[in-house]
Amino acid sequence: MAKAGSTSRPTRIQREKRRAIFEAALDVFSEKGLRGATLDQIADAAGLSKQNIVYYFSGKEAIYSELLESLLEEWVSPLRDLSEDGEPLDEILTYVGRKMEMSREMPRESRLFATEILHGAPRLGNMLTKDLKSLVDEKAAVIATWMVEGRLATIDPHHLIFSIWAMTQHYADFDLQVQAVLGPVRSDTRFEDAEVFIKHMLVRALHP
Amino acid sequence: MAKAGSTSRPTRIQREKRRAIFEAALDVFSEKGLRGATLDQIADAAGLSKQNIVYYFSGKEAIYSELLESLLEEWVSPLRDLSEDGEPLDEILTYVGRKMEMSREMPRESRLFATEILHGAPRLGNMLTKDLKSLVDEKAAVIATWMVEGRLATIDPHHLIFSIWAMTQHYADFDLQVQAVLGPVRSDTRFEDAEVFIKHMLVRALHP
DNA sequence: TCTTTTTCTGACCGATCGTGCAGAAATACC
DNA sequence: GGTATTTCTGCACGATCGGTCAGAAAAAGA
Repeated sequence: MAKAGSTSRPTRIQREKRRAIFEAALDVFSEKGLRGATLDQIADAAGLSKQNIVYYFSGKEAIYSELLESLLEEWVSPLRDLSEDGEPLDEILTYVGRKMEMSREMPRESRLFATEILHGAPRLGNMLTKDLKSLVDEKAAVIATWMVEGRLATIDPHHLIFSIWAMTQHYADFDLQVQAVLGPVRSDTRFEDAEVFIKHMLVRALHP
Repeated sequence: MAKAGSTSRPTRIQREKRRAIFEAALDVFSEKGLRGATLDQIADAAGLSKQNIVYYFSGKEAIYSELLESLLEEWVSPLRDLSEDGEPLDEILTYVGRKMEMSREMPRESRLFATEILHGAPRLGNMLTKDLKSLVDEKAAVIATWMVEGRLATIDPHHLIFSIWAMTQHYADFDLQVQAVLGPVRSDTRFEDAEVFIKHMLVRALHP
């Protein structure tokens, strides 16, 4: 009779099934959005019945919220790892590399966050104005320090970070458009080409 | 008895009501997406009844499709206006300026296209692989010519265009995140700051 | 093995939504 | 004013979807 989501230690089955539901939900939500996705679609993708889904989560919105929550930490980890101790240009290019890697390897996650923010991010809310703002402010300060030390050209660090987000995530979120425009031939190497391009541009922009 | 959408010349009322529906639909669709939006919401926003909406359009999807269609031409016009006869850097910076203006003045349209492409663009389809690809290829060729003439630094023109799309549209599509990170003070000037930043970066990247 | 707990399913409900349609109301036309 | 056409509404149907619940089935514990 005990609820599946209680505070006690989860059983093996609970861990496996919840993981399967998250995986299926990531598939469906990233493709159709929260409102476009149905519990049946998630259930099908997870190989479970709709009622069984509800047994493990209290509802569709709960799956969506918990999924977002569970992905957040990894999603911002590349920026978190940008270290003030490294060589400035190396650090920034490494950051770009990791963001491009995520666009290539985790496009579903990228689209999930993109859709959420695009539609008002009611479920992130304070995450943006508190945690994310703090992190960006902190790293922007590091970059600003490098600039006053003459180790980088002086540009706006916040907008630098925004432009890196924009350019790298573009290749995940709008991959369909990128492929359509590049055509079948060139789209094979689109991620490598994009990474080279972005890094090249940043090198020229940031060289003191 | 004649259908509202017949081939004959539309009446004044038809023009006004269809325009009102488009305006309302742009509001609702850009905020909630196709599946998240309801006919009632559109009807409310337009000041009409749901049944009256259906009188002017054959259904929800029809409104959405025709709305996208009606916005497409204006949406790509900044790129179309990039002229091979102008000064290379001026042309590109003007293009960036117009794209930023659109992010500032037409965020709903930007979000509408973003959501559509993000979710597979089933309604754009050939528009991307035919019309848009042709346009981008054409302008990329112009830029490439400038580069071989030594009037611009040599970088990949396609990815240059992608990066301009990404950086400029970012400030419309993810404005919520931008404002959250910048905070109330700095977000007042976010569009001007962004435009200065992007142009500055492109000048350094493109200077031969 | 017997009992207890966890896991799963079938049947179903209420709400929402897109849509069709007959006819009323308003407008345009002569 | 009278007729024809356009515009609009009331009513309601069918489908979809999220969620409930009792109880069956399976697993765990004794």
